[in-house]
Parts: sequence; C-alpha cells; structure tokens
Amino acid sequence: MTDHLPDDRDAVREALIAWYEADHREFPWRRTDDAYRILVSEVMSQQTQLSRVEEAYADFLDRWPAVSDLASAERGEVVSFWSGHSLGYNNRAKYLHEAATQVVEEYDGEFPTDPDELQELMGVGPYTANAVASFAFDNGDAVVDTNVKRVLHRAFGVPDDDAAFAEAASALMPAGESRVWNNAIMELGGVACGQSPRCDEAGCPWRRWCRAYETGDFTAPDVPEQPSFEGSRRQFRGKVVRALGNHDELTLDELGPRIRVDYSPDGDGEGSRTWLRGLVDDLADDGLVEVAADDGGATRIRLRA
DNA sequence: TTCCGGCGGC
DNA sequence: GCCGCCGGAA
Repeated sequence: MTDHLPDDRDAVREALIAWYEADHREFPWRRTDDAYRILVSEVMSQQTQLSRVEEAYADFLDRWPAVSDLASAERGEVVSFWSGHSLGYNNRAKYLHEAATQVVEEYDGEFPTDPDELQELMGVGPYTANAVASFAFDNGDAVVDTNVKRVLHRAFGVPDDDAAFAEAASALMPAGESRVWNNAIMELGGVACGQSPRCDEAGCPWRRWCRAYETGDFTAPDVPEQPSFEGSRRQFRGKVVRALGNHDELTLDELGPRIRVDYSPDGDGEGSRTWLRGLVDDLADDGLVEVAADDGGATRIRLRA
C-alpha cells in the first residue's frame, strides 16, 4: 500500500533532510531534548499560534523549570498561568499538571521513552506521545498531522484516508531518525507546502517528484474547495508577479494554480481562466507583464523585461 | 461486560 | 489533538 511513493525513497529522504538542515525556523523547543520541555511545547502548540507559544513557553519554564517543579505546584497556579497567558482550554493546564505528577510518582521523575508508555500520561494521546518520543528520544514513528497529510497527498497522491496516510508516512521515514525527519516534514508543511503552496519561494526539495507541482493540482484534505473571501485582487496581482519571477514564462493554466488553489479554467467567475486573463491584462496595461503569445489556455505570459 | 468507532466539547 | 460519552458489536 506504499505504491504512492517514488522508487528512489532514499533520494526523497535525503533531499528533505538536507533542505531542513540547510535552513529552518529556530524554535526554542527544537534546541532541547528534554522530554518535559518537549511536552510543554506540544501541549501549547495544539491550541495556539507558534508566535504566541514562544513567549508562554519561556515564561512557563522560567516558573517551573523541571517536571518536579510543576508536579509540586498548586494546580490553581498552573491554571491561572494558563489563562494569564491566554492559552485557552484550561483543561490542558490541568492535564499537564497531572501528567507531571504521574511522571514524578509513577516513573520516579524520569519520562518513559516509548510512545506506548507516554500515552499513559494524562492528556497525552497517540499524537503527542509520538511527538515526545521523537523529539526527546529520537524513538518515535512518523508524525501524521494535517501538515504531513497535505504534503503526502499533494506530492505523492496518497489518498485522503487515515490508514493510507499512516502507512505512507511510516514507509517514507528513514528508520530510527524520527527526530530530524518529523521536524523536517513538518517544516516542509509549514513553510513550503502550506494551504497556499510556496514551492519555488521556499525552494521545496521535492519539486522534482511532486505530482502537484507537475500538474498544478494543489488540492489537499484541509484546503477548502471554495476558499471564502480570501484574497483581494491586489493580493492576486502580487502573486502573479512573484510566480513569473520564478519562471521565465507560464501559460495561463500553469499560472492559475500557482495563484490560487481553487483555480479552474472553466467558467468566467472568480478563479476561472477568464478571471485570470482579466488580471493579467490589467497587469499588462500597467506594463508589468506581457502576453507572449495568445492561444487560449496556452496563452503564454512573462514578466516584462 | 468489554471493546470500538463516531461525535461533540474543551 | 485529547477526553468523555454514547450506541452498537462481539
């Protein structure tokens, strides 16, 4: 059932890891292998944008630097810290405190290293257990979250099915390298292959294998079929210019999917070829782009020199 | 009785 | 993403 993956899996693996190691966002929790710290970051990340998490994470660890500190805190203190930092869902603070107590009382202060045991901790389900095992102990399996699903679906056509995603993700991960691998593939989903893809801008390492990059079909499980009022015309004009900056020349139908994920040549409404043509014509009138040859969908557009 | 999948609340 | 609850299956 791993027939979606390319033949040369090692090349795919190496390309991603090299891309990640060359450059990636530096989060404080990526610079530690302390299971307690990893757990705190994971619990916080499940509900808040990463930018807000950074501050709360630092303050939290400042106040309770080790799992034993958290375990001996009053539950009320932890909960009020949580709301004080607008982290929402106060139950999570309760669970985190309870998990710390479990580690101290049932595991003698040492986090278990296996995902199955980690799952015994309050508030820790399959996802979080695997994340902690990976990032703290390099002892996990492939993470499957919405980022990973989106990437696998687009790049290799893995069907929108939980079992298929789990199997493909696991088959692709280099054995015993869950720490770097999970960081890398989630970085890919966050930086290059988000809901609106940035393949060229982010230098996606998988372009040569990527089915979506080839076909222009960037649909994904978490991408709404018809995005609500997402972009202004002005925003789309910017995207056209940026896309043309990365390719000498594009046809309307090659350009479309790079501008908006719901592009479809048909019809004449928002996101249609007609709509895109109007956008391009305006840019041409402004002297920003030029129409190299006019041939319907194969109309070729380039940046004006 | 226990286990599992689905669903809603947090 | 996790928990808790529910109904149906074993």
